[in-house]
Order: sequence, then C-alpha cells, then structure tokens
Amino acid sequence: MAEKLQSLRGMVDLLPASIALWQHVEATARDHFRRARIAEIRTPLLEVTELFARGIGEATDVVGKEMYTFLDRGERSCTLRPEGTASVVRAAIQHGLLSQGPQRLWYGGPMFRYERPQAGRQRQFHQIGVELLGFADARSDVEAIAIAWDLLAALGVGGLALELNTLGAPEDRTRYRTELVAWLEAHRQQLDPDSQARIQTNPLRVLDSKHPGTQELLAGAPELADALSGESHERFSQVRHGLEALGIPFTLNPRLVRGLDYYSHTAFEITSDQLGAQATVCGGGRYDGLVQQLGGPATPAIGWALGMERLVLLLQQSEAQPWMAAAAPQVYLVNRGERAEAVALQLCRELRRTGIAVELDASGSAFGKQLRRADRQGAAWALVIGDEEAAGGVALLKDLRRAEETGDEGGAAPDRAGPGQRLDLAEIPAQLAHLLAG
RNA sequence: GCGGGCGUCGCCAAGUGGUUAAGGCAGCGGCUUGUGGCGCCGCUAUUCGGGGGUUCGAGUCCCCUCGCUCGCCCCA
Repeated sequence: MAEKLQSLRGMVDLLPASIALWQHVEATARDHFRRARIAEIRTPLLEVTELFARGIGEATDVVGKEMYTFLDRGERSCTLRPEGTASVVRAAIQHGLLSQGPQRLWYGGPMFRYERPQAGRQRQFHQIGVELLGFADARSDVEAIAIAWDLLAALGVGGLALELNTLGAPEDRTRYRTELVAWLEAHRQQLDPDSQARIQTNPLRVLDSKHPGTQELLAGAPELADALSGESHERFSQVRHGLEALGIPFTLNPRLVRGLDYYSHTAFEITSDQLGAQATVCGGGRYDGLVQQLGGPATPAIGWALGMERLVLLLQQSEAQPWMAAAAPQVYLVNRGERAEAVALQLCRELRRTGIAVELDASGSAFGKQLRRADRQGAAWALVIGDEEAAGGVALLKDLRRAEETGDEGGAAPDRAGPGQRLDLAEIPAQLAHLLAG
C-alpha cells in the first residue's frame, strides 16, 4: 500500500459529524446580521503582502513571523490573509464603497497564521467578523459590541466576560508610548527577556506580559489612562455608559492592548474561562486611522472578529445541542430485485423533488438488513419495494417509530408494526408530504 | 520559536521486554435467501504514527522524525 498522506500541520478537516454545529453557527450569524442590517462581503484569501505589512504593522508578531508569504509565478509577494479587516478595508477603498456612505459589513472564512497549534488555535482557522466603516460616534462602538454580545447570547454561549479598555487617540498613544519606553528603559534590568526585546518593537504589549515579576514591576509604570486627553476620556465614558444602559456587563482592563497596530480608542475582548490559554472568543476595537493608512479617505471605523473554532469548542461543551437534530433521513427506501431497484431509483428522485430527505439503499441485501439500517439511521418512515410491489405499481409504507412508542418493554421481543400500508406509487409523494408535515 | 505530556483497528481502549496483540462501539455477514429496533454466532491490526538502534527476543528500552496535546509566546 502506498504511503498515506496527511493534512498539513495545523490544517484541520471538518468532518460530517461536526458540520451541523458549524452550519448552525453560520446560519445564526447570518440571520443576526440580516436583522442588524449588516451586509456580507467576500474577499480573496490571497492578497499582496504589503496590504498586511502596511495595515497590521511591520512590528507585530502576526506580520513579523506568522504569515504564509510566498512569491507567485509572477514574482509578486503574496500572503494568505492572517485576518479579515485589512482585506475588507482594501476592498471598500478599491470599489469606492466609502463614497456611498457608511458601510456595515460582515465576513466569514478561513484565516492563516503560522503558529504552534494548540487548543483553539490552528494554522488555518475561521473567523466571523464585522466592520462598521464611517462610524465615529461612541454609540457605534456600543452597537458593535452589542451585536457581538447578542450573537453569542443567541447561540447560547454562557460564562462569557466582556473586557474593555481604551487606547486613546493616536496622539495620546504616541505620547504615552514615549513615556512608557522611557520608564521601561529605566527598569530594563528587572524585566523578563521577552519584555526587554519588546521595548523598541511593541512596548504597549509589555503591559500584557504574563511574567509575574514583570507584572509586579508594572504596578509602578505610567498608566495609559493618565495620558488620555480630556476628549478621549469623555469618549470612553460615553462608551461605558452606553453599555451600562444596555445592561451589558463588562470589566475594565487597563492591560488590554490589541496586538495589531491599527487600533485606537475602544478595545475589547470577550473571553471564556473554559478555553484554557486561548481564552478570547471575540476581540475588536476602533481603528480610525486604518482606512487612510491604506490609501483611502479619512474614515473612522470599528470592528471585531470572533474565532469559530473557539466558539465551536464552547458550544460542544454546552448541554442542549439543538443543532444535532436533523441528520436522519425522513424516508428510507428499502428495495431489492431488478425491477424494484429501477422503480425505487425513480421514486427516490420524485420524493427528493418534493423536498423529502430520502436515503436510497443501494446494497441489494436482504430486506431485513435494509430495514435494520433504516432503523439505525433513525429514519421516520420506510418504503419497501420488492419485485412483487414493482409489478403491482405499489410500495409498502412502514412507520418505523410507531412500534417504538407503543412497545417499550425493554428486552422483550420486538413489537413489529406489521407489513406496512400498501400504497400506489403515484400517490406516495403526496401521502408522505402530508404525513411528514403532520 | 521554546518547554512538558502523549501516539495500539474508523472511534474508545487493555497491554509496564518473552509463547498466536484483550475487550467495547461502529461496520460487514449469518441465525431470519421478503421485513426493523433485542439476542446469539462469525469477520474486520502479520501489527502497535514512521525510521533507525539495544537485545537471543520490543507495542513495551534508547535515538531521530512526523503528528496530537498542554503551557510559554501570540491572538480570534
């Protein structure tokens, strides 16, 4: 036998058994966005590398060491998208969407980051995200967060916490950054190596360090909040009050710093304590400078993205799993014999045409075997066609659930529901449609 | 990129250097060659992720490699 091939590391197959849950999430999200008047946008998985270098920031880990980047046959540097925002903004600029007024957009699909795989973290992973382009008011921050929060609630995810912070205006951040770097340099010797390395590249991220010694030291560091302008303060308080008015609970986390350069003002994460190290289910914030940075008109914006794999992980842990319902066939077509098989194939098509989920047994094995499979698959009804029926233009209809309801003696001889009801082939589609509707 | 744990049939899983690699689930076949859910019987790994080594002998020990997993890092 030839050597077996495997998927690439961190590239995961979604098998039929888990697809129902994914579709449930996608359908819920789609409907949620429809009602929120947010339109879907689909962008290519592959973009020019510069889009991410310029949009996300050269100094970030995502761009610096996690991208799938290669030269195509035309020697262009291409990158598999590591996130969705840059592409959406690029598309909005490229097609002049912004000159048609504010845009409310959502997207979903695979993203790629070359990281060490872990629970809730794959190299190809999936996000659903929302971008509100052309919205400056603090109310849009509140609305964006509410949309995320309500979507998760609609999906029945429990135990979530919303963490909130503000990064201030870009000027605030620049001012604070200078202050912070000076302080960090003064305490360089007491910092862990990772943090030392970040002083120049991405000093704000030092605040988020999990190193205990560094955290302790940081208690004496300058606070971003103190560097905020009055205006930024006011804005943040509007966001907080807005959330309070909606009854959405949150905690302030001054250490919450986004990894991507384009964020300013509001930053937030929705986390779960059930996910281990990768606790963030949804993260986002305001990015007023990005559109301009990518060559578009100055456009304020806010957005977020949620991680599908992490969400699915949480949903799999929950008790009620309503999405598991609909996998069974409604009708199982038992058929055997040359004439019967031809008739069954045709009947199967007609039934499917009327909207019924029909499993056609193609094994040609004994009637008993076929019925057994019908039962194991959880079919509601079985249609039995042998050559006798085929010759007479009829089929036998059996209710596979009736006997189960009446005879639950547990271990007693099966209480079979008789040979079934004899029906004309021509009447079957209508009859079944009626039965299944009732 | 750095550390720790793990890797036996599609899934779960016994096995801790010595004769033919348990068992359960699922699948397939039979008892029942035209009738389901229970039951019984049988079949399904010359092989223990892959490669090399130690040994008279290895799934069991060692090395390398691939993969999974947990943490660091990063982030959704």
